[in-house]
Amino acid sequence: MGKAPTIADVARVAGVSVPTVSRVLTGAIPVSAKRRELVERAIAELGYQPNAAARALVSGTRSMVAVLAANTSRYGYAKTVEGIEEAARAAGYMVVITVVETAEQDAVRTAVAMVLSHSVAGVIVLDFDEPGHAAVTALPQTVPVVVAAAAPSRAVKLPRAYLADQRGAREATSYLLSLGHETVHHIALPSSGRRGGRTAGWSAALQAAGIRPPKHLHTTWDPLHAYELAKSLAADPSVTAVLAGNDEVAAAVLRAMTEQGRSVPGDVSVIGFDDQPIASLVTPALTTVAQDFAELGRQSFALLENSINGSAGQDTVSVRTQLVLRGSTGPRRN
Amino acid sequence: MGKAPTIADVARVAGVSVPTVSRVLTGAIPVSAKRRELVERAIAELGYQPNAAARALVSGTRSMVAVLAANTSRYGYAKTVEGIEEAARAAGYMVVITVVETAEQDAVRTAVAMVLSHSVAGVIVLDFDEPGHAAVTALPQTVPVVVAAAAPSRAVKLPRAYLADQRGAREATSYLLSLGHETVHHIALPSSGRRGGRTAGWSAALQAAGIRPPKHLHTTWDPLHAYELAKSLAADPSVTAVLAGNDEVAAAVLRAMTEQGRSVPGDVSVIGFDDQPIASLVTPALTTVAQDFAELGRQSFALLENSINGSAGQDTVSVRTQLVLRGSTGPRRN
DNA sequence: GAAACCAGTCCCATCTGTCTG
DNA sequence: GCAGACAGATGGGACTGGTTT
Repeated sequence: MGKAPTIADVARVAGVSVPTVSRVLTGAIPVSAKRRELVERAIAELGYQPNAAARALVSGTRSMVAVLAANTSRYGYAKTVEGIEEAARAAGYMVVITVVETAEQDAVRTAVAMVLSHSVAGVIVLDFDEPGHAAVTALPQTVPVVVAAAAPSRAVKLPRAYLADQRGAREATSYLLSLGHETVHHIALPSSGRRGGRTAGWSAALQAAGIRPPKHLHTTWDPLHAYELAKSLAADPSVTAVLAGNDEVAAAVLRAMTEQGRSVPGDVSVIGFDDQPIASLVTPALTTVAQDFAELGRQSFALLENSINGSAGQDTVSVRTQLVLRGSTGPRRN
Repeated sequence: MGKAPTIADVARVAGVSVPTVSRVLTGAIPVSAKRRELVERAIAELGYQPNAAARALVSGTRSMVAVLAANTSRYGYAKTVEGIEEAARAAGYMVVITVVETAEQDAVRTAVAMVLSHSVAGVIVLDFDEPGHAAVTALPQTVPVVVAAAAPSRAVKLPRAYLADQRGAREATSYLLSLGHETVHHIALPSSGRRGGRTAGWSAALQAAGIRPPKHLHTTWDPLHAYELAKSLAADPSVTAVLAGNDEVAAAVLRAMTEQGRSVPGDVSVIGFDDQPIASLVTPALTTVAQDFAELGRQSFALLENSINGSAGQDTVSVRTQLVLRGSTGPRRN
């Protein structure tokens, strides 16, 4: 394992002083064209790479941003991280991910401490669930923090990008009512427990139409659990329209309905959330509320960059959802 | 933004010297119980967190591992990263992710340089595709590298964990033949272009049965493209069994077949790859070759840890796949 | 426990050169 | 034409927060 060249090596080869090399590197202070040329040649010759650790130590120039999340592989989470990474890379930052498994104080504190000890430029927290929400409150004021979430918040005074999924749920529910359904049932995903979000939107749309929302069901992230719940809906003849927490849950509903002999969209209409790639491939193709998680990630990073640079910009950004009509919804029959 | 306490603050509060605190922290050199106690109390009182940058700078103690990947959100990729993160966190490492968008030299070099400048303890490359493969060859010998892949390799002399998907494809294909199908068609995902992998396994199984493999189709990662290809298979009456590159492609096949009026599994049998959550929710439920990507990630990290610690262990590990039988496969009819 | 050290940055002093009077 | 002033470029050395001799 050969050792990497240092700035001193570059200075020696170029025949200039160490600070001069540093000035060429950081670009802030002017250097004569002649020496700059010399230095650049030496850098290329040696294949010199500045040492990020030393740089972070002395100047606080941080080149990493951290993402705190309860999960990194589920569709929405992974897509958001992807958006963050894309924007971060374009801005010259690396992304370090830290999973906060549970909302327990120990887990949260460990994760936060880990992140802080690595002198990151900023932190983006995926406040999609309990662990994420716990992480938001556990982070100190000493580092720029941005929240990526599924709802606005008055309680937390931090820059925030969020998916307007409450509105999306409202629109989807209203759409189902406009098809003649007398009510809309709902299977909710685990969430951070705060108000707002899909369930609130669904409930609001029903109430606006003078309909008392039926009791909604709570699924875990395991689609098989959602499937069990869906079977109970399928067995209930009063159920003619279902708003599912995401596309996987919607697929579970589709399956449960079909097995029960109820046709979709003939007997029952189903709407999902996310517009995952699979949404257009199931049969019937899913009507769904598309959510641009990658955009959420990019916007979150943009907010973080503002915060890092101290350039106060808008500090709450929402990302719109869009109702995509496919084959799983239709007019109420009989 | 308050400033973080340093080791000197701890030393002052504890009434000991700076090196003593350092000794307590690293744990290598013995410290009297009394002073250790004093130091630990001071650390707790101040909420002191060692500065990872300073530590990496002086002692080469690296606490980050990098993951190089072409993508982070698709199922297999995201699950592998999740497994890496889980194992890394347990071992006290953070994970930084870097996306290598294309196999172009510039993109690869930039990504590699970025990783190297951050003094990571090691690198895991997801060699699932062209960009990943390019990254493997672009990394210098100066840092421990482990490859996570979908096939073994004789060419690359690096520790490697791989999914035995060639074997999985062989078993799946043989299973279809055992159901009476005269041949098996195949839609392949983009891959790194090297031999091995699913397509090779499929082809081997057919040849072993004395069957000349039909021309296989190449899809992109876009499921809609797979759907177009699937339609051409659906239109061909000689197609009675399909091995799809992954579950999304399989779902596309299911849909295309159904639209064409060919029943699954009555007229056509379909097998997917991965066992994504959705596999059991589509109709019919997918028979699929389950791949434990998270385990692949964990194994990769274990290899990396060996390499970092210099403890030479086994340097090639394979993760077995498993054929999961569900409703999309059945005996050849007529 | 004192002192050296890791790889950088940055303050400050020095030096050069040009402009002014 | 020459001293003095001043701006810009450059190098010396202290400093960052730890670890190790």
